[in-house]
Amino acid sequence: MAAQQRQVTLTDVARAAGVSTATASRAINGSSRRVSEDIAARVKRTAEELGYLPNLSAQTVAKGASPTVAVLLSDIADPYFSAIASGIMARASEAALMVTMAASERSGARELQMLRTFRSQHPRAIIVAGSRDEENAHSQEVTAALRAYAETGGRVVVISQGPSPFDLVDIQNHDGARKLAHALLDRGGANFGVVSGRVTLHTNADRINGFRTGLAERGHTLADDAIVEAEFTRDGGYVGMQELLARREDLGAPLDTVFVTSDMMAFGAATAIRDHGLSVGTDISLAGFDNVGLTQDVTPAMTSVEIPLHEVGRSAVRMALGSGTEPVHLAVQTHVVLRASTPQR
Amino acid sequence: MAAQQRQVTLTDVARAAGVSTATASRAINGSSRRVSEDIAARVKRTAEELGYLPNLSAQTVAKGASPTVAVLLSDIADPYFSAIASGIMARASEAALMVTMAASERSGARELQMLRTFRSQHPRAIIVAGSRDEENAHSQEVTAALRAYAETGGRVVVISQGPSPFDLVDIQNHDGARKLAHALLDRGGANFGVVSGRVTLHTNADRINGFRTGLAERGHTLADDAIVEAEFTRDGGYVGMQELLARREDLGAPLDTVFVTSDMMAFGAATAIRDHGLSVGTDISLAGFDNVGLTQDVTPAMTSVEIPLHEVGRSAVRMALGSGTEPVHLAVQTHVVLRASTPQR
DNA sequence: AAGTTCTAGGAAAACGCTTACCTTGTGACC
DNA sequence: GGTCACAAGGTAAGCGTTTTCCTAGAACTT
Repeated sequence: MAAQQRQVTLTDVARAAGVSTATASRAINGSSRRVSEDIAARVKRTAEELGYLPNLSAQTVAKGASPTVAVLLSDIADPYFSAIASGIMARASEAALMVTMAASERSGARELQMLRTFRSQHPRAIIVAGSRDEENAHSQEVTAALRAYAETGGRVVVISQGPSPFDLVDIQNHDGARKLAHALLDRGGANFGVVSGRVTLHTNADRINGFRTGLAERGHTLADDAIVEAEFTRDGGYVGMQELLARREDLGAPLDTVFVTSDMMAFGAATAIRDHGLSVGTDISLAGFDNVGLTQDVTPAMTSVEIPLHEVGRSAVRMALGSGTEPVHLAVQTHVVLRASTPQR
Repeated sequence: MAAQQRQVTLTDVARAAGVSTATASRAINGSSRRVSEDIAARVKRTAEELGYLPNLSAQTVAKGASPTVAVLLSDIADPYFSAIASGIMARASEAALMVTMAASERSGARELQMLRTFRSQHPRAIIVAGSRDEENAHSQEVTAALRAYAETGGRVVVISQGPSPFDLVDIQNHDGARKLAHALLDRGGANFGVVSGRVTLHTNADRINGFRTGLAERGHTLADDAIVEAEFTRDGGYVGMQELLARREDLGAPLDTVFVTSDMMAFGAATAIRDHGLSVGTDISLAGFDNVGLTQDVTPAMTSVEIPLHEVGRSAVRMALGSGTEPVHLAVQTHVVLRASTPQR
């Protein structure tokens, strides 16, 4: 490997072009001040020849803010978050912003830690994706950290969690679940069960409540013991469904339709149903939430509630770029996509 | 919103604690030089009280390198990449490194652009995930940019693409596909077809060649017109399979087993088979590659070749942290996971 | 032609940190 | 008791930028 080379600095370019660093800076990296055509051209050419690349950190120190948005999410391997991340990265790239990302793995302590690191970076904005968890011991401190960041001039955009003192991309979980309930009733569902991730997560609570509301509007009820709580993962869905099937006999009427609060869980739940010797659709109708790409590829294709996740990510960046002083709340509509897993019965 | 506040700097802390900035720096952010217990404690306490957070950019400028790894990948919404990213982020977090990430969306021009931005950042390492595409017009320039970066002291880690002048996490695609061929022969497959993403992508080429090699080792051949090339996406899999089914009659013998070069494509392919009125498993055995989480949840569960993607991501960071001068190549083994989509026939 | 306003370049301070170098005080050694 | 080594603090230079002044000349006014 070749001997280590020093990076080309603006000073090098300036000297080579025979101008001051001030002029070089203005010519290359832009400024309100203008530079005469010929000099600017000469400087740019010299920069090109020398292979100059601006030092982002130095720029950040000098300017006081870096062209970066920081993204905090629970788990990038989850398609829900990776779809959002994809939108964020796409929009950020258009706005010439870098993206730095970290996963909290749903640990409050880690969340706090990453937020500290983010703040050290002085990003233009911090985007927090992932439902606030009421049981999270660090929830207070997280909010405090975000507020402190906002007070030093940063923007905070939160994706998907109830009322918020910050900019908010508000996914209509409640309404989506409510509409899903109507749709399932229309398909002849009569006895409902729910498999949910931990209800201390607002997202899950909203979806359950919305579902219950939807049923209630048509005079149906959801028994408390027809709701099973499990891990908010594919495997959690499997286990939760097993539990629900075990409780099945004890329930007053035979269960015919199950709402699982996320697609990933629903995929696990479907496998549990089959492992139990039953058939998805025929024996038990099954619906998920999020409408991730694979809902249409599983068999039977899974009914779900679509959230335009990519667009949610893009919107978050758009809001991060905003400059208003009042927090903006953007409601993102969701809608039901009926598929074979919930046939007419 | 409160009036904008100035951030607390090291100078503030030093003054408040009654020491010089040199001492404060040594006490808080560590150094080879030691500081007496009591002073260190006082400084730390003061920093805590004032809510001091180090300015990462300033540190980077002063030290010449930032505690960051930059990750360039094709598309974060693809589970293949998000699994890798997840491993990268986990390992990076352990090593107290930030992660900045960008998606090329498979455009060479964009790839080059992001690489420039990355270089501006002076990260400790750049990790490139995603197969090199031979048709990529910018391929040369990309390599040149990476080399230039390496020459200024950065480390480059490449995930999954043949021989490389850089550190390499070498996923054994060829070998995995070869073993898959054996396994499918053992299950009684006799007439094979392949649906692949563009073969100009090394990954696809390796998988096809490995599969062909595996067949050849048992005296079977793969006809050229039994290979269909399509987009390297779920929808590409659907379209590619349609095409293969259309060609089916023209093929000498009745197709009984199809290898699709990625799971995502295979999911699409399965739907195409069903839409064509055939059944996956019974009529046509189907196998994918990557073993993404959902292979076990589709029906029938999909045979695939496992790549420990999370571990791949972790390894990439581990190598990025290395300091050797010679490029390291790490071979990552793959192995076949047989499921119901390829029953004994 | 004298005065005024622009214009475009340069010098140097500033951003927040690290670190090479200097200084002083302490204890070890003989 | 004098020399030395060393430890632990401070001073100030430096990292690569941007930006605030300053200045000299050009281009207008009248």
